[in-house]
Amino acid sequence: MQPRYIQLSNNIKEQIFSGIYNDGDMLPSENELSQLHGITRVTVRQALNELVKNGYIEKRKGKGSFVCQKHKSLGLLSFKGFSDVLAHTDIKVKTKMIVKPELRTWDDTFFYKLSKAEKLSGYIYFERVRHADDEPVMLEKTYIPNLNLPRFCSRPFVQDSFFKTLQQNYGIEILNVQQDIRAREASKKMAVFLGITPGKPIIHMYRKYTTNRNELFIYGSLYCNTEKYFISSNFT
Amino acid sequence: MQPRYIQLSNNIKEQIFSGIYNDGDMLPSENELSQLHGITRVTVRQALNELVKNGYIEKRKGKGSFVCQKHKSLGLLSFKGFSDVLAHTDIKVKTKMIVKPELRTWDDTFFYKLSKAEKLSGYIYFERVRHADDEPVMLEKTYIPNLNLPRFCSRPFVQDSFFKTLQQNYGIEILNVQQDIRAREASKKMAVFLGITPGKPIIHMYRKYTTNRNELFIYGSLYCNTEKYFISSNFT
DNA sequence: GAGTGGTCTAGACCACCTG
DNA sequence: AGGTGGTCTAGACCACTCG
Repeated sequence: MQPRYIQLSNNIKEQIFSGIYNDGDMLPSENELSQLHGITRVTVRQALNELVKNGYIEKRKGKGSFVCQKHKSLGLLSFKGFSDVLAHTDIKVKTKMIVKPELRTWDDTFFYKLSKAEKLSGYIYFERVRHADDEPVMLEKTYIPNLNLPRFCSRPFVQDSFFKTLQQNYGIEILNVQQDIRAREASKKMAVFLGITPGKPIIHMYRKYTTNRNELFIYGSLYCNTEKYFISSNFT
Repeated sequence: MQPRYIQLSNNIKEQIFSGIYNDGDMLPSENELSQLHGITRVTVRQALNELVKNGYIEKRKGKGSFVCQKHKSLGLLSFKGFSDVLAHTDIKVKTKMIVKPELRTWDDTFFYKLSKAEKLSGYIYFERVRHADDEPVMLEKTYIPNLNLPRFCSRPFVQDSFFKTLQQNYGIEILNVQQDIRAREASKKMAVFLGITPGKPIIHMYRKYTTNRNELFIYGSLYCNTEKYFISSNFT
């Protein structure tokens, strides 16, 4: 049995996912929520604070609590043109699946250390290319140990988002990301994918995501073309 | 007048800074703190949660609250500075001040947009090179708008750490970091500083730190040699 | 002035940890 | 068994926002 504030927090989270509350909408006030669910306002506040912490809502004193869909999403990188490092211009980002999710077995060389359970389970692999204003900017390889993720390969992604799929279909949240970054020269293969000259500098990063599910980590390997765009990220 | 939970939180924070509580020490229990300060346990918990959020302490159910100044795996490392990022490895990190803190006036080209107040104030500039196992790996340029930071240029850093200096001497905490990253070829000057061949890939990143002081941002420009070391960061 | 979130009190019971 | 943090109740007053 989960504590009531977690229940309420999940409850509201689902309502946000399902579209009952949209970006910018105001939630019922804390007093209303406490009456609705028959719990104290203190507990309601605890639930709302969870949502704030995870970036689902935003509170404004004297006004209310508002849904902010843009959650300070961990792991999501955005791109910015050099000319406007400062301004938040709208670059259109598209994602193209290059290799659809499929089950594979680990080979001996992997960039992070794996547990026995992970090694035995094999992994779900997929590969995507991101485009910013129709230019390829990033190749992302994802590795998910195949631990209790039924139908992952056969079902489509939720709103084309890997993280939303994890959240909504499996209740998996990303808690933490370890990131190991280096600059390197583009290999011929990467140069083709990213539309640049071989030997030019690209960014290569390894990532290890910690999840709320015990023993489940997700791994990524990302190659970025930064000739025209910065990779931008926000840490809070 | 600040709320009591902030007062208590600051109070404990100072005790950690001043060495009354050291890394790993247990704080008085919540009941003791509430009696000591004549406030409710709810309020004490609120204060402690602030400290947890900012990575000063760690709570263990059934045991107590413990000081963790050396944030092990706990978040926010990415903007705690280079030495913290690598703190849990065996790599020895040294920092060398290349240009000591000095007052400068902005020129026209700066990578982030500045407010009028920032432009008028000028900035404190300093430049450091980081070494990992005696090899240069990063050149960091720091720009701080000169807004009410008395004696910054004349006083030495606290424990050689810029961020600790901000916290302890000025009560400034970093709330958020925006990071804009690209890979590029090393210029001749950078190649010399970083001990590599000109033209080899290096990482260049711009950073904008948001602080708890209204209108105060801190800016950085970092050049990294990643031939032998990854840049590692953890974020939560 | 009515509604909102922010702070705070004075209790209570629970699960967890240790001696 | 006794102490610790985790959860929760049923109230209260405040500062802020908006009509």
